[in-house]
Amino acid sequence: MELSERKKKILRAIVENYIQTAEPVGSKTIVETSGLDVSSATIRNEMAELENLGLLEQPHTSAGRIPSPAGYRIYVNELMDEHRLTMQETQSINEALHLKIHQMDQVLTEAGKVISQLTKYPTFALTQASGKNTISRFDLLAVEHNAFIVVVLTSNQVVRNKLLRLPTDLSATQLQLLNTLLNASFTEKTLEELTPELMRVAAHAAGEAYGLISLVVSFAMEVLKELESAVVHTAGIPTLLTHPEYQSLNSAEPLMNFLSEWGEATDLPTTQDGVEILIGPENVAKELKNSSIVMARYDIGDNMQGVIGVVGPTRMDYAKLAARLSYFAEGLSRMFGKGELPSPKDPAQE
Amino acid sequence: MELSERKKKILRAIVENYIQTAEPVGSKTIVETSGLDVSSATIRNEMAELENLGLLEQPHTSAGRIPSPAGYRIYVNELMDEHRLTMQETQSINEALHLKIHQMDQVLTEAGKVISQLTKYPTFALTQASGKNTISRFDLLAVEHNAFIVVVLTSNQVVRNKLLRLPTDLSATQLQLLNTLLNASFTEKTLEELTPELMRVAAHAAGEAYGLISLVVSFAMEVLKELESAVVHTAGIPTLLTHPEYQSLNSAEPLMNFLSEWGEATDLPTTQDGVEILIGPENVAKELKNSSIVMARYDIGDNMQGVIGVVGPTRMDYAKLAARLSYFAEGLSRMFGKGELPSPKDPAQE
DNA sequence: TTTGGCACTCGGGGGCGATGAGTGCTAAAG
DNA sequence: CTTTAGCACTCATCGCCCCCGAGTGCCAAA
Repeated sequence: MELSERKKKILRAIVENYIQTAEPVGSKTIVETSGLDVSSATIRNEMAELENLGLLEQPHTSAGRIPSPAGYRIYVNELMDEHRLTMQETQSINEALHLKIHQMDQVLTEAGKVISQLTKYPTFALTQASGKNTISRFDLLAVEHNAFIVVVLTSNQVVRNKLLRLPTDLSATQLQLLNTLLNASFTEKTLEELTPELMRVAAHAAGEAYGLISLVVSFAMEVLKELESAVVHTAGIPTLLTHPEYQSLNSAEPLMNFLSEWGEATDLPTTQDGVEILIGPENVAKELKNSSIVMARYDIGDNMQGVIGVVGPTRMDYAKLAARLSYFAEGLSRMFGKGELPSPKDPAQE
Repeated sequence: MELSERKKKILRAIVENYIQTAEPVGSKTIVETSGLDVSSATIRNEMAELENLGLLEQPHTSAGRIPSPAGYRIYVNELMDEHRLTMQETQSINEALHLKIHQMDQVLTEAGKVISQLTKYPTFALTQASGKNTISRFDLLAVEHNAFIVVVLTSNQVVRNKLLRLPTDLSATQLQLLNTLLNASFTEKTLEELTPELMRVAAHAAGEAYGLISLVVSFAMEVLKELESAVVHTAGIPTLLTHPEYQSLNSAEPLMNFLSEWGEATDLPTTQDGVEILIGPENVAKELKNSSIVMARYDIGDNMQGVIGVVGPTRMDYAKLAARLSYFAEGLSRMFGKGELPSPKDPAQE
């Protein structure tokens, strides 16, 4: 079913008006803003039809219309113009990208804050590595006679360390042996490949080394697990309160709680190439059923991706947000991508 | 000026009633709850006097009284009973402390969440090292011919690393040389001692090594700076909305914004031995003038301290909160303290 | 000094009518 | 068949008024 040109113009006018004012749009307003040269009565007839099609809603009988989620969806898919970033927007995003920090997680945290300030919406960001990562190298550094530092380098160039303390003393040769053993047997193994392997080798090189190996390897597994886990970083949650749809505490509180406790990403990192928009009921989490998400994906290095996005009322300036987020995401990809290793110390720390 | 015994009882009854109900307390209620065997008229006279002393306030003429900040202060200082933790409370705190994570920052984040859930107030936590820390050891691990990992160990047993990539190649001997040089000249130096030193030594061992040294040393300085900086971690900000005093958005929004953007600690880490309570206007930040803070201090290792606390309305159950927080703080101190090194990998990461 | 009594204050809530934006429908015009 | 002007109707919002009741301050008596 294809909408007539005029219906499209009307729907678009309603959406864009409503995005700005947050108030139901009446037929008269549309005559003024849509550019159509017809009377308000005609508009009213069209609006009634659009409502029958499920694209508009009426909060109550004597009010104007607001777009339904389906209406927004059509707007986003077919009617929306591309938004051009202003010089100022590009500039502040560029500044955020060129902060003197090079650790992924810090960039993400900062990025979230900046986007939140820019858009006045809460942001979320997460980085996730595919399960193909391995430890490419172990190093053991003796600290005292009964403590040493493990440093592991992963296949996607992340370095992690841990200080291990032992109940017993350890000679330099023992440490050396352990080091060789680790590098020989536990490198280039994905997380799944590690567990059974562990048992076998540990049996071979038994004795004192047993406990140590399992200690180090379990640390390595932690690191790999952490790389794969998609921890959500949020920022700017209180900005929600500045928008009229969250003025009532009943609507704001559950969503804010959800956001602030949003530990693991429940949603898949967007399948599309660039930006993904989820409108109201399209969201899986029930706390988001009345809200929308705009998110953009970025790719870093070999097998790490991430998403950065904003959460807000269904009435959002999708065009503008999509433009900003994808610009930002592209910046992140350029900055950390290329498979090269610029200086990503600690992707997805914390 | 010392209050009469009866005035104390009345003040206490008012505070404790108001803490529970969040509504102004009338003379009749006090007769019922205070245990005093006098009429409401007598209470009214006493209340009028307490109001003159600035310990009570009247929201409007025909309402009961509520405690003023000064009234709370007297309550906290003189009238408050020690709160005993219930078995359940101790248990959930203990559980939080014995989580299988041993990195300070993760413990802090988790701790914040747990306390926030327990108390229904937003929490904040921060760790800060005194400026006396130094790098006690450098290690350089070659990765490829033009990249290596720096691992530094600080005097308070924190390990940090960074992957450095170079435009030029580097031989193993050069790296070895660099390593020796670093350990000889840049260990056991506090942050302030580092800058001038840098220049001199860099001049000595000039040539190729110059750029490298400054690269590594500036990383070391970052690490030391980070140890000293008191980054505030917050959790449970939306819990504010569950309390009647923050039902109006005008009151909630500024405070929530303040909390979520609370980057650096503005307040000093509490001078007292255990718990510190800041009531309303006693706070320096203007966003906190209408709210209170209860915080407890913990000590870790040699020269690191931290604070964990909650923010809420002036009407808070100070006794209960103080008990919970100090129990928690003691737990943290026991767990990470003793100058020993249990396994604190990354204090105050992120 | 305490107490009962009493007039007074004032915020909150419910009821009520005016207002006005916006609609749906109808009948006439294009 | 489509568009338009006109009109009756709906209904949320706002201001207004009034009542209610909790709580006070004060006074006079115990």
